[in-house]
Amino acid sequence: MLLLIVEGWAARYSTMPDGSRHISHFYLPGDICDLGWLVAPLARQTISALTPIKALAMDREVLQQGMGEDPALAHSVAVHSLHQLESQTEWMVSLGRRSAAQRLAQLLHDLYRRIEGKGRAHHGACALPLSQQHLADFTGMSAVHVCRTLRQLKDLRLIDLRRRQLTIPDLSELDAQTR
Amino acid sequence: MLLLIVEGWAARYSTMPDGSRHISHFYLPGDICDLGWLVAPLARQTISALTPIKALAMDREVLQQGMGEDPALAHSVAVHSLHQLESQTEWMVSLGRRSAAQRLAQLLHDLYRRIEGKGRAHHGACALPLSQQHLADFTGMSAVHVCRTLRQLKDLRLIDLRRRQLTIPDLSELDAQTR
DNA sequence: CGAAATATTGAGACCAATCAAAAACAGTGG
DNA sequence: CCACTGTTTTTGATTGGTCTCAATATTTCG
Repeated sequence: MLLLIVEGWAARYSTMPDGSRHISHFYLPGDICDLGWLVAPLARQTISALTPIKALAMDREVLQQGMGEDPALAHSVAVHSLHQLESQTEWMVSLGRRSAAQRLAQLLHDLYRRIEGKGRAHHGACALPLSQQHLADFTGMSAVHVCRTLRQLKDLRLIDLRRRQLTIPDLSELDAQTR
Repeated sequence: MLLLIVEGWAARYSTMPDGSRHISHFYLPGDICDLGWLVAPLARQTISALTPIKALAMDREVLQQGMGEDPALAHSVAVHSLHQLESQTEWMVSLGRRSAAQRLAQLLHDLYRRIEGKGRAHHGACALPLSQQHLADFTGMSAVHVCRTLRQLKDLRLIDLRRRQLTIPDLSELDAQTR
């Protein structure tokens, strides 16, 4: 079953043998979770809601069949996947070669841009329903180090993050931190 | 221009401001490099040959147009991209949460399986035209640490790697190391 | 054979993990 | 409104994995 998220957040993650987690994708309202299941019906990863969720369900096999018949659908799935590949590639680079502070700045920047694109940000501020543990599980850090690194970014006035509210005074300045 | 590699290896990588690199994909004979250019014509990453290369060139715009007209083509691009997404996701997890030894074991295992799939491996052995620096640039390690970690794997008789020749006595045992 | 690239080894430094405890916060029922 | 509970955040101290630097050995190749 594929879901089109209408309201709320979800995450796709792997659980390691020692119990720790790695989140590989956050799903926001408007996102479809998860097209990967079209080709890998035996999911190796878990998707679970981070907040209460409203979503529209689609039958996997219907979409699978449609992709074989409707050129426009197959085309849009292809374009969508290629874009996501580009974005994931960028994250492979970050996880491999960038510092903790850069990864955290990049994640907050990315998320803000996605939220903004959905019209849910105003005046540099938006709701961010993630705990520091969630940020850690995506960026490959410990929750403790996320806390410390977040403090650096706050002290530099690059971000403000309190009570699940993210404010970014200057988006381009935060972006500059990620390089 | 897209290339279908006939002979030789290539890599797609990013260069960081400090001059270090991160390789996000290795291209083997039979691979197409790079479909990502269909949607992101302004490449942010570089692709370069690791060995002398023989390849077939395709015009990007021809394929782009074909994808809009030929359902089968769009479909196969979609399926191919979705599979690659799954594989990249697995690498995000590794770069974020697995140890250097696990990542190295995983890379060698992955590469061996791909080479084997192309009929270029025999009796657990295959040619691997990569330097330790290349392995380091993919796994997010330093070349020095690749050397030390490779030694561990060799001492455990999980692999043998000399003169660009990789031998894996027991594939499943190596795979077990990656978890 | 000589030169360049690659691999190996050792010592020391550093970033980030872990452990542990306290403080702040959010949600619950009285 | 408050006490109670569980979760999340913050802080400090310590440990550990991996990096960097530097020197030497080995391999590759013209």
